[in-house]
This record gives sequence, structure tokens and C-alpha cells, in this order.
Amino acid sequence: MVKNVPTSIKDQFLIEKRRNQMVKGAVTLFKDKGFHRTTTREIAEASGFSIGTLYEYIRKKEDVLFLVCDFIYERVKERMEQVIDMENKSVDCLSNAVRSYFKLMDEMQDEVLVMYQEVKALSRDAKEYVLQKERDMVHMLEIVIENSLPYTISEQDLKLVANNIFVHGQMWGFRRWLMQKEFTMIEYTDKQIDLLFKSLNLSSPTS
Amino acid sequence: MVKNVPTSIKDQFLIEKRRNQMVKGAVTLFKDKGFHRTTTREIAEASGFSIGTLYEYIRKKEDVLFLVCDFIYERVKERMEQVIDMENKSVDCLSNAVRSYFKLMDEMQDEVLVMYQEVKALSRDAKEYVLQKERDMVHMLEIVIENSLPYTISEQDLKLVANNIFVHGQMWGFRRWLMQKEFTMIEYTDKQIDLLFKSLNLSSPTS
Amino acid sequence: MVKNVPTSIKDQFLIEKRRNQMVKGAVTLFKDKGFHRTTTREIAEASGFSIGTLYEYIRKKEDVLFLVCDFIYERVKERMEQVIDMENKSVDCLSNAVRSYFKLMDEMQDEVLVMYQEVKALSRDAKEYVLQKERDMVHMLEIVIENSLPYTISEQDLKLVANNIFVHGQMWGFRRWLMQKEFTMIEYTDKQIDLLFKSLNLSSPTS
Amino acid sequence: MVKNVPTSIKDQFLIEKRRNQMVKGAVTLFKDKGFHRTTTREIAEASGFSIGTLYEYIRKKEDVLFLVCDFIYERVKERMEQVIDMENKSVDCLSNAVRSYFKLMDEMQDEVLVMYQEVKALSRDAKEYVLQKERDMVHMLEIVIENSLPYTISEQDLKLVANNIFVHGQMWGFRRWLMQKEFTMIEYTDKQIDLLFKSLNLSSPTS
DNA sequence: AATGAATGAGCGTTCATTCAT
DNA sequence: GATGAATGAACGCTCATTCAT
Repeated sequence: MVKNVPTSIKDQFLIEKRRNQMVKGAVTLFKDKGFHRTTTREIAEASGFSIGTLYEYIRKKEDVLFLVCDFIYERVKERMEQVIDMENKSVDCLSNAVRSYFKLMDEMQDEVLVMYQEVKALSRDAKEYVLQKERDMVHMLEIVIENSLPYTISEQDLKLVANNIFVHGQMWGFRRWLMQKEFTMIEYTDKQIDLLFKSLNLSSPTS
Repeated sequence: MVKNVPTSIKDQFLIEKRRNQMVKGAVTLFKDKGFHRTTTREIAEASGFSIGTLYEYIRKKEDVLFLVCDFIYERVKERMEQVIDMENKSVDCLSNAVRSYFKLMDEMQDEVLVMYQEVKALSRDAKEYVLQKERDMVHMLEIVIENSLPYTISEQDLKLVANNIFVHGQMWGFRRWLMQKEFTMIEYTDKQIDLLFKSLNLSSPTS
Repeated sequence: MVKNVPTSIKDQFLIEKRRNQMVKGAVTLFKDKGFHRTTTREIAEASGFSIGTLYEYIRKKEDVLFLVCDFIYERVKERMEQVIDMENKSVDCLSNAVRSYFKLMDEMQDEVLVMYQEVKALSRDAKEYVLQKERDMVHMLEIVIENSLPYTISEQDLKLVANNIFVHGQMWGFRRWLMQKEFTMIEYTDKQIDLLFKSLNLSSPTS
Repeated sequence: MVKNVPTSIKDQFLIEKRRNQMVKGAVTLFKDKGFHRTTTREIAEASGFSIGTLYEYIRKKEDVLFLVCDFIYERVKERMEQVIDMENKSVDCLSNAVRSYFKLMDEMQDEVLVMYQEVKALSRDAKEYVLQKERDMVHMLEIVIENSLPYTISEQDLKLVANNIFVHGQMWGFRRWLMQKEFTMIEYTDKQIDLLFKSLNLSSPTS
């Protein structure tokens, strides 16, 4: 499942350290100029080492993008796992999960935007790997929904609702020029949860 | 309002014709490799003329992207206008509009995907121009919703619902690897309309 | 001796007319941007006709430069001939000639500058043709000097003095950023004539 | 005062070395075909490295021209400084200075020709910088003249004479097709000094 | 393990010239 | 005679990648 980026460096600790520097530098750059407009020299500089060193830790420029995507997803997933209490089985749990997920999307909107706009530049393999992570995340939402509902929902409906919630979270960041002019984060969240609960025949939560 | 791409050609009819060739050729290319990975020579070749001729009809590579975005939105908008019957004021009207819009998104998913993944490469001005078209489209949905509802809806709710529908339409194309494996177009549409109507306290339409 | 630029047009009068338009347009352009930075399209536009028509009257872009150089020299030579009274044989004649020549260089400094900076771009033949005209002009100065002097001067000295006068005339235009800040045209002329006369053992003219 | 051409290379010694190669290669090329007709690839090849390496040491093609101009002037100035003995205050000093300057112009005629025909292609800033160096050189001549004269000369006359000497030196190279057919370097120098001394009311030197 | 100079394929763009109308 | 759309060789320049140190 894990897709490793080859390197000629032996020291695992160093690899970790250097790649963190790399991702940190690269995200900012990608955010501003996109993957294609960012040069490897810029990445090296932003990472605090030379172009030669950069290539000791990756094989191709694309590897940086992969590392960045992987990093972001890992961060997002990690946060979602913390946030979603799988044990609690009530409708409050659903609204909490949505609320937490939206908050996360708000905090990481730049990173998420970068990732979505650039995944297409990844190779088939890498793309598949990243997409799988996305599937995992949607699946987490599915579980929360299923657990929270007082009735049985069809597999299809479950998937659809989970995906809807998922894109509503992204929408906040992707369409920020529209949404964030009309709503505060709180308003947006409350209203989306309200619509969601009505569509699921649930009584609105006491937020 | 209109943003024209400068050209050194005088024959207006020819400009129209050549630019259509250009857009047609470019969309396919952008679909496959993205804007940045597509070379101007490839665009020229796909358009059926030489690189020199290409540059008689545009100033910069970016102009091609703008032309493509403009073309797509124009097509989408045109179709949406045909499809949405502004006179009819019933809930059927809403479900029809959503149905037609989803169908359109299904038919033009490649084009729409291209547009969304590449607008960011446009200059500030061009981007603003294209984004305005998107706003127009969302606004069309707002009008339909407002007209169809038997009750008064708040401005904010209206905007939110319209945007939700809008992204659900895109979702069908953008997340096709997920959605189109689970649903047929009909299923997807029916289920989304069902959720929508419930969230709006409307009784499900007789589709 | 005459170097004709081939054309496919039969009407001699038209050729004359069009080429005058051409030279007039081109000189301004060359003055501003130099020969290489000026495009044939710009020349055509500045001449008041299309690029197609331009090429009916010349074969290559270089022909325009030749025409321009030819035109300028012709104008300069013409003026010099008017100005130099070959009959009068006194030292006044020399100072008058120098004065007139300097005045001419002042009036045509842009044109002369253009010509000198661009002749090198001409083909060997054309360059030789244009250079011959320059020799003719220096020769005119030689004759005036010889006629004006009350004593016999060696061939070499004659050539040297004539060339000195010639470059002093150019200097006014070529080094204008230096000379024209220090001298008025009158001052410059008076002082140069003064130096010239002293170097020729002539008593200063009563200007 | 110093105008540096940016580079991405860190090793100062290497920069010096490579730029010398560059200037050497470029001068020959510019001599033959002029700046505009010379391609960057030709410059790279003549310099002994690849086009990529060329651009590690400059930013734009124009930088090469600037480097060439700068190099030539530096060389000329250096030589003039060696040659002009500022202490000695006699008329011999003047004739020696002129003699040395002419000799220098003879040796560097190609370089000087290149520079003068191409400075106009420099950007405003670079042109100003190069022109200042020329002013410096004329100023050196002014000082020699002033020191050599047994009488006081007006500021204007001083400037005029210095500029005359300056262009007479250039004339030997610029008008070589005329001058070098009529005179040997010695003859040309002797005769010009003779005319100069007469115009300054000095008795001819015993050269 | 780190450096950075070197490479050259390949890009976007220009423009002199042609030729069908 | 006049037009201007079409062409493509050639330009200046970039940048991912390599490799000797």
C-alpha cells in the first residue's frame, strides 16, 4: 500500500528530516504558483539545501508533489481520526463529525486546494495511491453516518450522502471567493448541517 | 464585459472559424495532458494549422486557455438557458432544471473538468471574467429555486442550496472514478433530487 | 554605378511614389528602434500600405535599408552641391562650405546617425555603393579646400584635412550628448573653423 | 558606479574565467556579424560551453554585449592610464599621449568598432554606464592637454580639442577603408599631431 | 552526505517571406 | 496592382537532471 520515493540516502532519520523540510517549503511555493510554475531550484532553496541535495532525496520533480500530497492527506486523515469518535452512536456524533471536518477543511484550505489542483500531474500509480486515501476519508464519513442514523440506510444512499458532505467541506475552500463572502464558517456549517439533517429526516441537532 | 483576445487577422469570419478549430483541438489536448504539459505546437497541429498561423490568432499561449474556458462556459450557459424554463413556477420546474443541469454536466464533463483544473493558470483579469460566468450560472439556479418554492426562502439559504446543486453537478464529473462506479446517471440524479427535496421540505417529485 | 532594387511593378512613377512613402516611414522607425528591431509589417504600416504591397516594391527587408541609405545620401549630397560654390576661390569659400556642411549635419543628424549605425547590415555590394557616395562627399570637401588655399597642399594633407572636417561634422550629431551640452551650433562651428584655419596657417575668417 | 551582471554561479573566480571566455568569443562574432545577427548559441559555442552554461553567467543576451563593452573600455582605459604620464608637463607629453592613444586605437580597432556600433542596443542604464566611461577617457585627454599647454586655454576650447583628438583616434579604425589606404599609422599620427599643434599655436614636436 | 556547475532538449514566440485571391 | 492569411525556420531563454568534486 505504501508508495516509497526512492533515495540514495541511508540514514532514515535524515530522510525524514530532509523530506519534512522539502514538503514545508514546497507547499508554500505550490500554493502561490502551482506545481508547474515552481522550479526545483526554488524548492531546494525553500527547503534550505542545494539542488544537488534535493536530488539525493528524490528521483524526479514529481516525487516532491507526491510527497506533498501524501503529507497533506496524512495530516487531514490524522486530524479526522482524532476528531471522529467512532464509539459514540448518536446523531450528535454526526453533527460533531461534520463540524470537525468542516473546521479542518477551513484550516487546511490552502493545502487541500494545492493537492486537488495538482494531483492530475502525478503519475498513474501515485495518483491511484493518493486517491485511495481520499476514498478512506469518505469511508470514515460513511461509518459515522451509518452509526449515527436511527434507521437503516441503503449502501448507495450512504455513499451519496458521505460524498455530498465531503464536497461540501471542500466547497468552503474551493469556492471561497463566493462562500466566504456570504457566510461565516459558523453560519456555513450550521446551515449545511441543517440541510443535511432535513434530507436525512433527522431533527435538527441542538448544535 | 467582453474580453477580446487580440489578433492580427482582419477577417472576422475567419477569426471565428480558426478559433473554433483551435478550441476544439486544445480541449482534447488539455483534457489529456493539462494546459502546462501541452505545447503550442501541439495545439497548432491539433487545430490543423501551423505554429505561425496559431500566433496570428492569439498573442500568448494563455489566450488559448482563455478561449477554451470562454467557449465552454458559453456552451454551458447557452444550454442552461434553453433548458431552464423561467416561466413555469412549480416544484416540477426545479426538478427539471436540476435534471437538465446534471445531464449537461454529464455530457460536458471533460470540458468542465479541463476548465476547472486550469482556470488558475489564467491571468487575474481573465480569471475574474471566467469566474463571473460561473456566478451567472449559479444565479440562474437561484432563480429557478426561488420560483419553484411554495414558501419564501432566505437569501443565504437560497445561495447555499444553489451552490450545493452546482457542486453536485460538478461532482458527477470530477469524482467520476467514485460516483460513476456506484450510480448510473439516472440513479445519481434521482437520489440527489430526492435529498434536495427533502432538505427543502418539498414532497418528492413524480420524476 | 547605380544599384537598382528589383521590383515587379511596371509603372515607374508608381515605384518612385511608393518608395518615397516607404523611405519616409522607415527612417522614422529606424531612428527610433534601429533596423533590426523594426519589422517589415511596421514598415508597411508606416508607409501606408500592406505587407504584400511592400514586397511588390522590394525583394528583401535589406532593400528598404538600402533605399533609406541611398535616399539620405542623395539628400545630403544634393544639399552639399547646392551649398558649395565651386567657382569662388577664396578662403571665405572654405569657411562657408564648412559652415553649410555643419548646418546640414545638424539638420539631418537623425538620418545620418541611422545610416551610419546600420550600413554594416547591408550586403557587400550595397555597402560598397553607399560608401562610394561618402567618398564622393569627402571629395567635394577636398576640392573646396584645395581651391580655397593660397598655397599648394600635398595630396595626403588634403585628404586628411577633408576627412577631419567630415568627421567633425558627424561628431556634432553622433556625440550630441556631449557636444550639444557644451556648445551651440554657432559656437561649435566658429570654434572648429578657427582651429581648422590655424592648422592650415590661414588667418581667421571674418565669419 | 559598478554595474554588475547577475549570475547564479557562486564561484567568483569561475565567473571571471567564464566571462573572459565569453567576451573573447563574442567580440569576434560581433565584429563579423554585429550583435543582432549573432545568436546566443553561437556565443556559447564560441565561448566553449553550452547554451545552458552561458545563461548561468548572464541573464539576457544583452548582458553579453554589456560585458563586451565594459571589457573593451576597461582595457582601453587601463592602457591610457599607463601611457599618460600625468607628472610630466611639457608639449612632448601631449604628443606622446596622442601617439599612444592612436596606437591603442590601432591595436583595438575591431573591439572599438564593435562597441561603437552596438552600444545603442544596450538598455538605457547600461548605455549611460558605458558612455560615462567614454567621458572619463575624454577627460583624461583634457587633463593632458591642459597640462601641456604653455598658456591658459578656455574650458570650451579644451573640450573641443580633446574631443577632436578622441574622434581622430576612432577615425583611424572607423574609416579604415579610407585612411589606411592613404596613410601608414606613423604618417597618420605625425600628420594629425602636426595639424593639432598648429591649431594650438605650438611648435611642432621633435617626435 | 552535500554541493553547485554543467548540460541540452525543448519551450513560447517572432517575423521575413510567399502566394492565392 | 493590392491584399493579408499562411508559413516554419530560427530565435532567446528555461529548467529538470546529472555528476565530478
